[in-house]
Amino acid sequence: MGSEDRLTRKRPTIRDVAERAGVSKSLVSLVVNDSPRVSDKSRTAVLSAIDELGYRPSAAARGLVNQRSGLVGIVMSGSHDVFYAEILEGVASYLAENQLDTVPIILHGGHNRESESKAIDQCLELRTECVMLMGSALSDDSIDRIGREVPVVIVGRRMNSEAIDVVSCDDELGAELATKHLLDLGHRRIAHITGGNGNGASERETGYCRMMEQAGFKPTLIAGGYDMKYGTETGHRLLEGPGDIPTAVVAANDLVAIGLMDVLRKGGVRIPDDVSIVGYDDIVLAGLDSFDLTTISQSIHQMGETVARLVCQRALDSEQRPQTVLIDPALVVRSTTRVAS
Amino acid sequence: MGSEDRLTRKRPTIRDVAERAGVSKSLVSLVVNDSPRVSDKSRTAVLSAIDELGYRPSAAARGLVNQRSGLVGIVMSGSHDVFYAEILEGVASYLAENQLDTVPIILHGGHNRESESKAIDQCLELRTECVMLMGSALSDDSIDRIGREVPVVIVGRRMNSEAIDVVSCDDELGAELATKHLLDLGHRRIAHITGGNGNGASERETGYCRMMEQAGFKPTLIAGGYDMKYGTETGHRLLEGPGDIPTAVVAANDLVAIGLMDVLRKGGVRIPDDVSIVGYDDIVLAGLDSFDLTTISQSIHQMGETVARLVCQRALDSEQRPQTVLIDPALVVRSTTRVAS
DNA sequence: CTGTTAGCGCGTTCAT
DNA sequence: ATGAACGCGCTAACAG
Repeated sequence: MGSEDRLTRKRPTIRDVAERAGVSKSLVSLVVNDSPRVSDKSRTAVLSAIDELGYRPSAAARGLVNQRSGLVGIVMSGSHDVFYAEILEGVASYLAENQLDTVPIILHGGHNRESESKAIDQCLELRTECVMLMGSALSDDSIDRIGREVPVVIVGRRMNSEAIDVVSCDDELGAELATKHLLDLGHRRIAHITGGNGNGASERETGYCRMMEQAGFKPTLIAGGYDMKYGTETGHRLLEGPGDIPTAVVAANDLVAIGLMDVLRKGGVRIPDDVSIVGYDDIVLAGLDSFDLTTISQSIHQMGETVARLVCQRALDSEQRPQTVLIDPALVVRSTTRVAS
Repeated sequence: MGSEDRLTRKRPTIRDVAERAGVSKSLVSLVVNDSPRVSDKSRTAVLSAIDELGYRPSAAARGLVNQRSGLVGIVMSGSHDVFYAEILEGVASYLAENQLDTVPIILHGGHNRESESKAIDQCLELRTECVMLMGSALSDDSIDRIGREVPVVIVGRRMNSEAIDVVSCDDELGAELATKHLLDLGHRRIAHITGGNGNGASERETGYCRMMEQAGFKPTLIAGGYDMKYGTETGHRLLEGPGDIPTAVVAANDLVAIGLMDVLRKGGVRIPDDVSIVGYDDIVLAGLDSFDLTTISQSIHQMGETVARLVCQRALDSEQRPQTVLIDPALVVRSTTRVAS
């Protein structure tokens, strides 16, 4: 006995339980599924047999006959940052609270299309009731095609498809809010560090440009990405570069803003006195006294709830029509922005 | 056709493919599994039938006959912080690189024993080849019991059991390194903010105390936890409190150190001139210029690789005996520590 | 060498 | 309370 059990003895099946309890397989099944049509005597006999053998029903066997896996597949692509972790928490607690006998499982989508596709294939083979894509790198077309095989909810990215649900922040609006805030403070030379081909980056860029043009000023785009290094790089370039430093910057996200601030401050630039900076995402870090960054909040919590609701609706009710939900972002004013001097 | 397909038509099975290709089920199976004993003609016929129908083998059915799920279950309990994300990345890439046809899936273990147990039960029912526990809240006993049903690897926490693998950092050694560094710099009044009942916290405390006593000084413990707020709280208490502020602090982790620094600096305390601070974990944040925190690095990467290796060994080779691997931490000296004045 | 038949694995359910 | 049939894919044994 002990550890070699596992090696020699295979897992007990429903047959073993039936035999040990002196009843039929069917009865064991009824007991396991809490059927009322079982005598107390049989029930206790079966339950103790289950206990003694350490029996666990096989999800595979049950799934086969039920034609239902009870799984929800979540494919996480790109970086697993805090943002996604919070959404995940939302999904898990929603499923738990609503007593849905459905288990969310996360698969690693990796950083490229190929591994993401592989992860999605796994979901399809596992027959997950629904596939949730967090930050997909696939084309709209590919995703649309998957949406015809299984309910798909995509998070954090805009998409045009009638076949799938979309939960996303209104990044365009968010960037508009950020830019408008700076314009209202009297800034005119406002630059935007772009998010490269990150999720929602082009919308943020569009929002920024629209607002600038609407106010009659020329947009200034600085190519970047969602990594902190793009902030530090930009900082160095601004310090060393020939041109004037803009009086305000709309950063692609908080990390970029923080990297930028860090370099500028070390270079003797005062923030917000010389340069105002707005971030995006309102990550925990942004609220820290050292940064106290003005930023755009995505209401991640609301997003998590929405995703969970959609996932469940689609997974459980096949009549449900796909929908697109845009979460409204909000401006959070802290101390990295002030009136233009 | 289109979206209603999914609602009306069930997924095609191996039979449907066989029928459409005009061959037997067996042959389809052979094609799907790349058997060489299939003529090119049949193979192409089958493959195109698969393509036309959008056939995907059912993991449940295959698992049932193979007696093998091809899944590795990862249960994440407590907070899903960056630390775990990196380890995860390690496991996924190890599995991919080594071409193991095994899929890691993550289940949400929640924040309490009950939900963690539920997640582990799911793994058992899914017949995962192995269960990986990230930061379990269960008792040693419970975990040991699970280790008799399925190979278990536990990460980030010490355990005494012959039945399961353990990958953990040598937190005691890490705290010793941190404390010794400060002692070497001539500090004597060195306080330690503890990590409460967080994973590894008691080992860190032990290491700190041992080093202090060995040097002939009295340990000063400040009850805390792994959250940033414990750093800020401690900061306020030190500033307002009656006693002298210690000349150096070993924080439970980087977040606590950062919270502490933030408050102390705002209160006019210079770091490292007045107080030296050492963190623990070497999170990305610690390397940022704004903090540039001296800390203990856990070599998360090495940890991820080790976990992955153990998971695979145990999952694939049942002869493998469980082992305990302690990762050596390293001191990273930055600018928050200096010689005692 | 290529292809088929039959039976199995595990749990559910209907008719007995 | 039970026996038999079933769901889907795999494979050993067998046939052409």
